[in-house]
Amino acid sequence: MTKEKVLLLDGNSLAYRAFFALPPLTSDQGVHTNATFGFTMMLQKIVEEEKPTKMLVAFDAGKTTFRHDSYSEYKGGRQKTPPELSEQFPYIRKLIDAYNIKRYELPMYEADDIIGTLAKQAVQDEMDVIIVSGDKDLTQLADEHITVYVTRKGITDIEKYTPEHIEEKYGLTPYQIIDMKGLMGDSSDNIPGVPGVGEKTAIKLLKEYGSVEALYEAIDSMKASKMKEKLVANEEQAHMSKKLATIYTEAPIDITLGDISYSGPNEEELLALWRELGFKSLIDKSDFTETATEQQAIEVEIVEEVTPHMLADKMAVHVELENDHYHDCDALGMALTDGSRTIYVPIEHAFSNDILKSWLEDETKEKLMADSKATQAMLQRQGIELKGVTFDLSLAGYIADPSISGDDVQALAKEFGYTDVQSNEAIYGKGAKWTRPDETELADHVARKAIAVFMLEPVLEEKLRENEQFELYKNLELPLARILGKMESEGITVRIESLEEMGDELAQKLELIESTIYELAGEKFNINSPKQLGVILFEKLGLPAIKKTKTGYSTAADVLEKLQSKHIIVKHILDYRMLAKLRSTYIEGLIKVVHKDDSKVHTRFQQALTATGRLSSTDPNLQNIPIRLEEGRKIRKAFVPSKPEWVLFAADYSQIELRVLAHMCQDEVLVEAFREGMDIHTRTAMNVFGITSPEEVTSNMRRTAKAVNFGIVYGISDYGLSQSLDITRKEAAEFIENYLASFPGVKGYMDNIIKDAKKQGFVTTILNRRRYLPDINSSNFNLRSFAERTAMNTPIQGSAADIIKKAMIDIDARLKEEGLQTKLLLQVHDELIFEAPTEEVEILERIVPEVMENAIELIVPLKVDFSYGPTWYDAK
DNA sequence: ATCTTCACG
DNA sequence: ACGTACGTGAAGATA
Repeated sequence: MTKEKVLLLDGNSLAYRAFFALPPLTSDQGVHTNATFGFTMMLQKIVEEEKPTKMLVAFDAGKTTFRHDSYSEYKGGRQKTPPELSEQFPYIRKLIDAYNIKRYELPMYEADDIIGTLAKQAVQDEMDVIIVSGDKDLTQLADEHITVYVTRKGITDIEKYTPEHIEEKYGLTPYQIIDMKGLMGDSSDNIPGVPGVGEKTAIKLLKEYGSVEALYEAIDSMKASKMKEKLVANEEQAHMSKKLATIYTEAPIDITLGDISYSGPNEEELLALWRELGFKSLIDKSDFTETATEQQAIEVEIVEEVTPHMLADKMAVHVELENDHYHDCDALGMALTDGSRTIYVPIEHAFSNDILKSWLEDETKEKLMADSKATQAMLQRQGIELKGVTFDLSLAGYIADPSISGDDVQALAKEFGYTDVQSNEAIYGKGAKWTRPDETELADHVARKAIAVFMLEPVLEEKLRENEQFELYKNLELPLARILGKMESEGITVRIESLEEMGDELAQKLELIESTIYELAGEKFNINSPKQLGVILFEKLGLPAIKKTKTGYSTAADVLEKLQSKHIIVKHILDYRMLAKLRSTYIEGLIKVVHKDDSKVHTRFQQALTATGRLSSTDPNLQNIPIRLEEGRKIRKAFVPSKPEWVLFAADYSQIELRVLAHMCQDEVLVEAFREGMDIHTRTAMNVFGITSPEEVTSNMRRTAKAVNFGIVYGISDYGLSQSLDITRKEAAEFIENYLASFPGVKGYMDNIIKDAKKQGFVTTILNRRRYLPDINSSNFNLRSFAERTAMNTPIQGSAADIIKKAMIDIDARLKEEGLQTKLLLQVHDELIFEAPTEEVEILERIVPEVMENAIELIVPLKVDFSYGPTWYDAK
């Protein structure tokens, strides 16, 4: 049993805070919603972060309280609650109910008293308590087990009052907060205090005397002063003020801690309320378990024998898979629809049917699919060569908007207005709870997906044509899917023995380093734990902590590198990290995913994932195999051709991103540099450092210039450059200034692209790929700056992706045309890796660079380098 | 599940 | 004053 965590919220003060912190918002029905929205945001955040087991929201019951008996002016002179806020309280109550959070109010008592009473009870029962409020009154309750969270500017930004924090801030104990109020009063509650005594004086007095009572006991010995006179004259008022400010912790509440257990919201009720109030952003972000929604009935025939008349010239086909690992999972069933008739074929009949097989292999029969690459790969394993795919929903959706996540047909369909399909989660359940439904339910689900695909084809086609992206989708991404599918299915051979050998060597080295580290540290600990490592380095060994993370000290490589001179243990830790990474990710990780039957790894290239248009690679990721350091680079020796006497042939674009930049900005200096085949970093150094001849550029200047070029591609910022070069921000800013002054075309381009993005809300690449930037006009500096850098980077990175994708299509056609056995296996952003019979190398040396360099014509030349060898390591 | 770290372009 | 370089995926620790 984990420890109980009790969250007590001050409903009124939080509602007030939210109301005044947010601009006026209204729902479609015209109800004000800002306080409700702020309250929701706060609840979401606090529940997420604290994961409480008990929760209660306390409200003030009414105007009069027991405090009015002793002081009728208590809380007098307050502004009336604005009606725009009053009308929101019923919604806030509904909201709390939808969260299944207990709320409570008690006549004659304030929310503070309810909270105080419950907090004390909880502490007695050894629970941890967090109190959340919009004002500081409750901080007096802070102790070892009670933390008081007070919202500051805004509603989700929180200041945490522990006794230590209060000590630090005021030099007082939590209980002395009451004495402080007794002396200084509180204008918002109309507590008088001692006139003329403010926060400063009150703190000074309490530091000297300890409490109001002690102060008055010793008042005779205080030397005569104006202040003393005031204190004496208002003694009774001071005592009364203190009493008013004291939270009563024995209120006669009739709820107990047992009544306030919290185990999560009523998701349906909450969603309904959010819809009513128009909290769209929250609905979109919510990851509530999807429950089956009412759907229009569909007609599906379950058929065991597919006959020719069931198959039309154009059909949506959906092969339902167990999960997304389509290279080694099972298929569950197949549905086909022509828009009027829908059939479902149980999987045991789907792959063995010759009529269906030849239809799938018939180029002239149009197939519309949700994910054609996955389907192609699955059918490939069944000996079926899929042809004639004319629509791919995931790709069409991705081109329309790359931020749309595309692994669930339901989510994708919903995005384009089609809702008659269930989410996988609703049908199968999530994670460990995954179950296979009965055949009828499965048939219905799979059929709905096929129907969705069929219905959405014209919608997406129109959308893409409207945005002038149909060409990109149809003639680039769709054919590429087929090529990627072939690459994945082909796979690349990995010599497990080589990996194991390297693993043994690594194990020995690691053991040695490990014991050295323990010796230097004086104890054993888990070197892989940043937390434990932080304690050793920054506490035990006393090294200076340069950077912090959310959770503690940063021990990242750039930090450790700066500490290398301070203690020899640091070097060993860096070595350990590097080798441990190699072993876990690249030796053990890779061995795990090698297929036993063919000794190959079959990665999956995600074609509808990145924001920029690049591919990504998973299970395993073959786009981040080590190369920069020799120790890691050796991993590449395990990647070999699938046949003896073959080689791996690698071709990569040189400086493709900077060439793309030159093309797009048409900066004269940059364009000329590439046309004349200059070393671009040297050229940049000349300009940045004001040097006229390349010979005068030192290697250090070139290194700096290279970093500046990276910065330009990433969306320049002085801070980023200063980090990468370990120089001051001012120096970095100077480099940037020099750069932009000498490449005015680049500056103009960058300014323009941001201006366009702000106007249109998106940026585009050479082939008209789009990325929307919703934050480009945000009032939040960070969000906006990020969007601006993205606006600069995406057209460059994305256009480079366009180019290599086009090259892949061209090379695939060319290899076929030339009748070569060479196979394209991998793409690593700016390089292509093939396996080839030795006798074809000569041809490849000629055609691969030619095709790649001419994939898309730019105003500067594209340049391709290549090499080959018996392993990937040797293809350098 | 989330954070931190580190591998690549 | 704000606090980041752009784009990814995987592993291990920790909650």
